[in-house]
Amino acid sequence: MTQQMETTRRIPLNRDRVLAAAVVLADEAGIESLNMRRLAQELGVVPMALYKHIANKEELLDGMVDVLVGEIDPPVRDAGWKTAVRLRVLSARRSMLRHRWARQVLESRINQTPAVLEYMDSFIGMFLAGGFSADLTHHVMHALGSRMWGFTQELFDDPATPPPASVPPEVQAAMLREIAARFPNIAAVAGAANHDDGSVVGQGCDDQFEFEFALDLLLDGFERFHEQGWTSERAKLDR
Amino acid sequence: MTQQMETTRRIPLNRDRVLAAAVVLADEAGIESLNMRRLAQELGVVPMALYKHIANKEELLDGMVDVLVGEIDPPVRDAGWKTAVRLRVLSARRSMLRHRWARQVLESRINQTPAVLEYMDSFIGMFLAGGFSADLTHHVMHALGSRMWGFTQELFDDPATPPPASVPPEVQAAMLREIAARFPNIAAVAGAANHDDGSVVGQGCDDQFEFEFALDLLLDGFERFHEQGWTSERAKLDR
DNA sequence: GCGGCGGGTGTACGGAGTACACTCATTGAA
DNA sequence: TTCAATGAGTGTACTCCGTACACCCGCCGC
Repeated sequence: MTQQMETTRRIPLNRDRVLAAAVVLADEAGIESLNMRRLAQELGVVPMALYKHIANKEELLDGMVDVLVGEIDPPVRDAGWKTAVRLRVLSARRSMLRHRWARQVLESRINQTPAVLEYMDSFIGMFLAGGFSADLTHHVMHALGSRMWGFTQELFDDPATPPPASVPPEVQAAMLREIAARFPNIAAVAGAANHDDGSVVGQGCDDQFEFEFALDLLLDGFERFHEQGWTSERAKLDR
Repeated sequence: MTQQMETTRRIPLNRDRVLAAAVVLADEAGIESLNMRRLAQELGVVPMALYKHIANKEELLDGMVDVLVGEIDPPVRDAGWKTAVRLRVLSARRSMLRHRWARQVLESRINQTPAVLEYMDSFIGMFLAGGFSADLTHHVMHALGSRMWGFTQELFDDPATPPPASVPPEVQAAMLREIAARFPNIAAVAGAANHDDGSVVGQGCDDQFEFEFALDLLLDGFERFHEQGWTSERAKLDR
């Protein structure tokens, strides 16, 4: 009886369930709350049980990245390289936005898993299929950098630490004015983003617009180079 | 006597010495070797002594970033925004290359220190002084992203883990051929970088060239926008 | 001379990752 | 039918971190 209860109750762990639980945990509690004990607890299991399915925490993180990469749409067919690249990057971006830990984890990875290499390979394929030389494609990929994953480092943004609720709003305002006075240029461009003033450091600028602004600027640059038959040889001679 | 020896020997610790030692340690042993015990040992002191000079490890890292920012050249005068920005970014890049931990630490920072804000402020100032609108400057700064610090995320590169010396070179070669077969596009663009074949994944492409390629592409784009009086209002209407 | 204070010390705690030896249920071969 | 091998889950314990907290001691102004 007890046996039966147990056998019916216990869905055996496996690598996929571990990864899925890790993703959910990181999504919901933040990547900093993802530790082996907590994850095990979430799965109703003792920490060391996890190690029967993954070698160590690094591999767990690698696996989580693979889950994420799996969510990115494949390249659209018959659309020209520019559209294909653009749409794919924006699809990647949607994945990244669903999983806020993605940027940090992706940047910390040291060895690329096959799934990641697969993504990069097919990404590169879009340029080659569009007639780009391997040479140009190479430099183009470098120029894209992490934008191929749909993210950039946010320099100002990110709620970060919303000032502890204890700080009265008038003091906050005073601090902001103080900052604005010390860093007038920052204040000026921050003000350009949201005319309703107030927040000085980013906050409330349209990240999606920023992202597409830079992406399109890059893609247009790539297009121009492609059309004029740019090669790195020539570029190096021109210097 | 012993007293005298001690007083002459002990140069009292202070925040600057702690930070300097931390920078040296991170430079030489890698950021992952920088921990409070090791740093204290390096300074001939007990770990808790450090906490008399810095509040916690986060603040230590902040301080290290400040040291680094202090190494970046100020903007050149009388040169036009494009040259000024370009030179400054390349100066920043030289700092980053001297301190390999910089990228990781800078990206992990959550609150900007005054020194960092100062740098950003003066950076923004270069565009504004060049006649850029606050609006355009804002988007331009986003587009630059971490390139304002002189780095990008290296997607393939970085020696990472040079395969353990134990693996015989012929096996390595076989593995590379295997990878090249599975990821032909990656192989193609990697091949474009170094025709002497062999290394498939980056390794041996000219990072400095890649960096300047993308930087100039961006700067040219900024210039074009600036000349044609780009505004985000209009851009949003055009979509 | 003395009391306070600031920089250095010692001890110890809690949270992380994980090595290692174990228990126990399942399963395929004898 | 038995029994050994396997593989999943357990328990304990170790190491490495950051750092809280109580302490100690030498200098400096009164």
